[in-house]
Amino acid sequence: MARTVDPQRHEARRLAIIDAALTCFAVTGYAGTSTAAICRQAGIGSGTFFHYFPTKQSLLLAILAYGTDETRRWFAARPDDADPLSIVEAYVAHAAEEMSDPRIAGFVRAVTAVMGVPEVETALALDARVLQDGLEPWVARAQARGQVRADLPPRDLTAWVLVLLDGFLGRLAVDEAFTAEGQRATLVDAVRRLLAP
Amino acid sequence: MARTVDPQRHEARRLAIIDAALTCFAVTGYAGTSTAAICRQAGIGSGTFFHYFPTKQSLLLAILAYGTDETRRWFAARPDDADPLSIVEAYVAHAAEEMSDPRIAGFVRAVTAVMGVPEVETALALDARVLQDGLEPWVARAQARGQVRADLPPRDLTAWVLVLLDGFLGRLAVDEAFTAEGQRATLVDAVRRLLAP
DNA sequence: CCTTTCATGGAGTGCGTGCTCTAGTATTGC
DNA sequence: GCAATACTAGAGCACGCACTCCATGAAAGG
Repeated sequence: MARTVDPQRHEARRLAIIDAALTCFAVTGYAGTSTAAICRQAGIGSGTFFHYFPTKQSLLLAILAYGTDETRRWFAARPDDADPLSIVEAYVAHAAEEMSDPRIAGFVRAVTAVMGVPEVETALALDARVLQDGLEPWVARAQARGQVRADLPPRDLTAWVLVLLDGFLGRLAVDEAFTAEGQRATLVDAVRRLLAP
Repeated sequence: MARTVDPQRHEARRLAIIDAALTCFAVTGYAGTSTAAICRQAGIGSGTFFHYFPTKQSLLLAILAYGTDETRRWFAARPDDADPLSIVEAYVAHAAEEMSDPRIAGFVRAVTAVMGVPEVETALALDARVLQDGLEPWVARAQARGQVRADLPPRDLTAWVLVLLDGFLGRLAVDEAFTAEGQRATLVDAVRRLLAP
């Protein structure tokens, strides 16, 4: 008998489709992108598409899960004894760098507006949770060391750092003169001002 | 012959449809909302809908134009000799208050993700422009008086105030514990920290 | 009264969509 | 080489959508 085809090849194809979808979603949004458009972008037939992903929605969820995992990995890689405030600032800089890729920025913007679909909403909530849970301990430690203000709980301070990141992303989309490269330094400065004791 | 119908009644109907659409768009997004759903919400038939708006897109543009006008009016109503920094902070507080209405928040989120449609993008760009042009003079005056930092041009400082507002809106959507009422004061404080000399 | 115009609902239409089916081709194990 | 399975393409399908058409009602001149 024959058998389980090369899993590497399988995974590579999956990633190629994900990559094509990312490009399409970033430009025309989730609902505005047809599976046919993704197939065209990826250079495959629709049969192939649905061989790798049972539905269009499952593809979106796969991308979201990928991003969530990446966030998890980023925080898992931080050494426990690092300087807390540096980690917070490093994450902000890291996120800003990712947003330099307009595909990422466009995708995030497109996806956070897929509303009323429970599976997507829980995936987004999970992503937000992982981010909050990854960042908050460092904020708390920084607070314990007196590096950041103490008039708000770590939970709120963390949320406000994410406010800056969310807003940064939004401005990139709507303001031509506002570029990730040009404003990255100001972003880190803004975080410092926000957290300063 | 008969005649030009009562324009008041006409306008009222239009506003009722706009109101229904706002509700629907806020919950399920633009693409996720069918004209049938808007008709159901407004309690009208589809014939009536297309009697008032030629297309679904034109309805969206009408809502956007309405919001842009409101922003224009808000700034037009500020007296020229007012304290500049107070005006900036007042606008921030005003915007935060509007976002207390979850329909507004949801609508804005839904609409900024309608991508790849030129008419919508230009309408959004106009809205952003009106906001920037309304706010920037006050920031500039505040800077001239030494009320705000001078290491960045007024244009950038204004953009960063809008970053905070955009981010505030985004957090409201994704973070259950982050409420407009609870965080409004922190928002104004964040603006002060951002602009402080 | 009658006539003209706007207002309204809802059945109907054509099209684009996500997805399925099937038939053919590569790739694997023996 | 052969059989069995995975992979691939694309024609086709059912459905939901934005939008149209038409019949009817209501209000305002004359």
